[in-house]
Amino acid sequence: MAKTPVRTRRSGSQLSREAIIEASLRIAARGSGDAFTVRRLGEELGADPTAVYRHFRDKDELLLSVADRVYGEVVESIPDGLGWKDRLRALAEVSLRVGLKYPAVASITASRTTRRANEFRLVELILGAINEAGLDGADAALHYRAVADALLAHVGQAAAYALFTPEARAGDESSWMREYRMVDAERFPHITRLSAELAEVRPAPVYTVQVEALIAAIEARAAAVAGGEDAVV
Amino acid sequence: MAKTPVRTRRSGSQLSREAIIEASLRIAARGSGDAFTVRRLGEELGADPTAVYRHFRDKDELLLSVADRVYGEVVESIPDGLGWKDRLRALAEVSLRVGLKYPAVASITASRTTRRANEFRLVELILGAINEAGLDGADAALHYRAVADALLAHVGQAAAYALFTPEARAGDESSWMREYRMVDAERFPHITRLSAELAEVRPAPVYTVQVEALIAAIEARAAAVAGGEDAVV
DNA sequence: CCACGTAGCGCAACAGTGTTGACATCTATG
DNA sequence: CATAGATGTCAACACTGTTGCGCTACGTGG
Repeated sequence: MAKTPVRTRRSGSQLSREAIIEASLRIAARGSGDAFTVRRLGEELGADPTAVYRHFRDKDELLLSVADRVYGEVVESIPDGLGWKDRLRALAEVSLRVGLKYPAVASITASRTTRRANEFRLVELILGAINEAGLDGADAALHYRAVADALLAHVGQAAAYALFTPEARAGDESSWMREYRMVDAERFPHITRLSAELAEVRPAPVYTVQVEALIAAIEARAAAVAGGEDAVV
Repeated sequence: MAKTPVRTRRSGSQLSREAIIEASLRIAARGSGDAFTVRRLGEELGADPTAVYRHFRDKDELLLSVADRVYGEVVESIPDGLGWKDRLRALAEVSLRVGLKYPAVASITASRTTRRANEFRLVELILGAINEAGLDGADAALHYRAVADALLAHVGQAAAYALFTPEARAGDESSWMREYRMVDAERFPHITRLSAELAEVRPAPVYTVQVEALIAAIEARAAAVAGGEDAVV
């Protein structure tokens, strides 16, 4: 009542799925500052929050659509002309970078399947790399899932971590400095000996270790298959 | 209003952190049926929901305490007398099993650090295995994180998946059967060729591939270090 | 043995979330 | 031009975590 509408109503640019998705991405890109909520989305659009429900059945469908848009940003950032190893490495690097660009989306989508266009492009890309490595059939499907799940999980975890309040994040980080240095040296000799190194581990190398481990596993399996073995792990 | 209290008030057994944690585990073990909410917790305890706040600062602290209890269940299920590889394999298997026993806890805790007693025991266990494999210093810390993050992420993802409503889960599962079989064969040849195999991949072998890949990575790094290389990835 | 201070608990309420149904209004179509 | 359908607004509902206020029963000091 007597609330001046932010946008002169029906002034040309109506709402659309595209506009809503882009507004969602703008909010998600702002990070943990303001959460990705329907009311916040309405504010960003200069419209009533519930107007979104005229274009998406519920927030879940909106989220999957936004996620697929993000997948598009990922797949289009992968350069052409790379060997299968470097293509997987590029995919891993780009996924993490884009995922951290929209943490609110990446953290929720990590354990979902969008079943939309750009997801297909990503699956095709990974399958192509694995096929080029020398795997096919059940082996290819199995190792595709290993790679995809690992990437999604790591990106989702990193995104969720980025969404924490600064206090909670500081608590987690400083724990390696504080609590882990004070443990009983008798019961926890390894922690005691390595407390300094544990505190200094950065996320990027950890990610690299995981990705390289999977690449090596694919290579090893391909060599085994070429050598005559055919028992799937 | 005329709501008969389930428990005669002050009848000997008052609330306690222990009792609240155990009630939380009972609820979490029931799966996606009823969510792990404060009000549901009060109901399970036969007490007012807000009574919980006399024993835990907020739900987050309760959750970390519950998670550490779950960690205890994990670490005590690892048999003694195993070599480092089998110890890591046992840890992976037990983590997933216990995580799926309490999906509501596992899904939220996946990207947290409890900084409590049982977490230390788990860290010490992993560090011990890695040390036995022949890694130390920054290498050990790095590979510890790779293993721990991968396990936590996968268990958390599997738990979150188990928490979905049956409809959403059915949609995800059938997508490999439905949508993925209908994609354009021209644009997505690999998906088309492997759609049957993709639909048949089960989670357990995928997890195995990831775990074995990390074990192999640790072994390879240990061999490289023993051979004279000392550059950390 | 009694008073009292406090810890434990119940109750009502608040702010925030996603979502729905009724109403209004604008657009496009016949 | 009239009407039907799509689109936006508003109020409200059910649910979440959380807090302030009171009451009550316990255990402890005098």
